[in-house]
Parts: sequence; structure tokens; C-alpha cells
Amino acid sequence: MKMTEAKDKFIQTWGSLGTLWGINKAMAQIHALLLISPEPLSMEDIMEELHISRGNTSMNLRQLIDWGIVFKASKAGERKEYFTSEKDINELARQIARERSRREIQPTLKVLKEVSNIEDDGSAETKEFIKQTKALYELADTADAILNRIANQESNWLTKTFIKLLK
Amino acid sequence: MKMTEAKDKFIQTWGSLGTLWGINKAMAQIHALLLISPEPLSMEDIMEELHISRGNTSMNLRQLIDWGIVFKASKAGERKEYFTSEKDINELARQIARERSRREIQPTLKVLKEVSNIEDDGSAETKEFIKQTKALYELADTADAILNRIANQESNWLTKTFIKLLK
DNA sequence: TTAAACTTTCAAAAATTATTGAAAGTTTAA
DNA sequence: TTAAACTTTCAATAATTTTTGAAAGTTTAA
Repeated sequence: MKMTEAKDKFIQTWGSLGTLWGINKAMAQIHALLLISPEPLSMEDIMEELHISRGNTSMNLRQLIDWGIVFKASKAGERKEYFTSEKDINELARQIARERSRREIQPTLKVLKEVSNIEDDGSAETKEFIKQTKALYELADTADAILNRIANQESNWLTKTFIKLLK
Repeated sequence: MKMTEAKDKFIQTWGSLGTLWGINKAMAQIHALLLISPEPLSMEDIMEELHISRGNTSMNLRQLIDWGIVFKASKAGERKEYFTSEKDINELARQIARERSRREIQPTLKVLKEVSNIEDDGSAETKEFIKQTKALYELADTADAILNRIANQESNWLTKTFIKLLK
């Protein structure tokens, strides 16, 4: 496979993978592009490379910055803004873990705690509801703890952990 | 909070959470409903409870069955089919881990392996591409190994693991 | 058999989400 | 200041995904 082909394939794959995980295609593709660019890219560069509009590029870049995985990079003497992504893949994983915990798991935990706390009227329906929502709470809580653990550890924690788990 | 309110809130929340993860609302809601039902439900029951059409119910039930987290349950002497979900939350987690590995991580690994294997022509662009796609491969591989570990272990592995990680 | 009871399929419609592009906004060099 | 260079916003449009509902398909009791 040639570089151009490989690059296209990678960007395409990352794009559809994003969709599968609730991240939109353009956002995932911009991220993929920045991830493999040795140099920061301008908005023009990104628009051209991915064939997307200025507005689309601008909005998705903002979201990536919100997620903390893309940064603005000013080039000396240039007015234009450049963008670069987090290049350390472990740091990327940590940042994603951090954000998914904050955006998804925490709000879910809140609701599960709330609904599992209804008064037990003794009916089979209520008993099952309480039992299952409590079990889900525990599962989500464990998942959250693991994510936080990932989010806060040193760079190669994930790999080390896995090695430990194999033992 | 009253039972009816709590139930609605739980089903709603599970529905939007699904959307966020690339699972459609109806599918997530059907799953939520079955998860908290002490008795198996018929298609009519589900349609009525969630206000969704017969076709929608049928298709999403099939998907849930495909995922291995909902089962057909025949009631003696009844022609109608009933449906019930996996009630053991740890088993649910394992099944989801299994499917996400199979459906998402494995195909990604395949592409990453492929594209990271291009010939190094010595350019900065190619070098960065190879480096980053290899690093992503390792991350995805670790994630996959963890998922498989979850998928294959005994019921409360997840909890135990977490306790171990705390030490 | 057949017909009633039930489920699945799928084309059309509705709902949602993503994208565009031009106008409005902002920043900076002169 | 101002005007050029650039970015952001947002209403309109396009693309995608979900949902519906009725027709086709299947199963079972008699």
C-alpha cells in the first residue's frame, strides 16, 4: 500500500469508527488528520484535505478543543491559526477517559442513584426495578472508577495494567 | 419519586444514553424495559408501554437478540412470543464487551495493522504516520485484551479487578 | 387443508443530525 | 482609525437514520 492510499484509508476508517461511537464523521476525520500530521495545519489545509466547508471545520475544531485533544498553535509571524492534536496516544486515551466519565457516566450515575432510591412498596415490579437499577449503578460506578484510574495515571499505565491483569 | 415516574425516567435516560453510544433510542428503551420487568413481555406489551410501532419493535428486538442480551421466552400454552432480557448485570457487561470487541475493535485493529505496515520512504510525513498508527494499534490492542478479559471471566471479575487496581 | 394469530419485511414518511456558505464578528498590521 | 485577513455563527439545505404501517410471510389449532 502506498502512503496516500494508507492515509486515506486511515482517515476514512477513523471517520466511520467515530460515527459508531457517537462522534461525528468530520470531527473524527479532522482528528485523524491532525494526529498523523507532523506539522500543525491551518483551517484551509484541513478544508482542502478533507473536502469540507469552512463552517464545518470551524465547529468541529472547536469541539475537539473542548474535548481537550486538539490545540491551537500559533506560528511566529503568521496571522492564521494553526491546529495540532495531542500526539501522545496514552495522553489521548487519558483525556478521552476523563471526558467520557464527565459527560456520560457521571450523569448516568446521578439518575441511577435517584431512581433506585424509590420507596419499596413490596410489589414484584418495584422490587425488580430497585434491584436492577442498583446493579446497574454498581456496574457504572466500577466503570467510572476504572476510567478515572486511567485518566489520572502515568503515561503507560494502561499497558502496565494489562500486563498485570494477565498474571 | 414514585415508581411510575422513576420507571419513565430510567427508560428515558437509558434511551438517550444509547443514542450517545451509537445505539438507537428504541433499542435502548426496549432493553431498559425488559431489564426491569419481572415477567417476560410480548410485542404488544412493549409497543404499548413505549408507544412505538410494531415494525420498530420487531426490528429492534431482533437486534437485541443478535447482541445476545435479549431472549425469546415461550409461555406454555400461548402462541404469542414473549421476550426477556439478560438479568444478570455482570453477564450483560460481559456480553457487551464481547460484541464490542468483535464488531468494533477487531475491524479497527485490522485496518491499523494494514496501514501502519506501509514502506517507510524516509519522509517526515510517512514516519509520523507509521509511528502514530502503530501507537494506536497498541492502544486498541490493549483495549481489546481488556474487553476479552472482561468477556471471559467469572461473574464478578469486574468488581474484583477494580478492587485489585485500588491496591 | 384453512383461517386466525401472530411476526417480519420494506417502501414511504418523519425525525434527527450534519453540512454548507455567506453574513457577521474579530483581530491585527499599518 | 481602517481595511485586510482571518474565524465564527447560523439559517437553510442535504444527508442520514429512525419510524411507521400495511402487505407479505409464518405458524399453529382445529
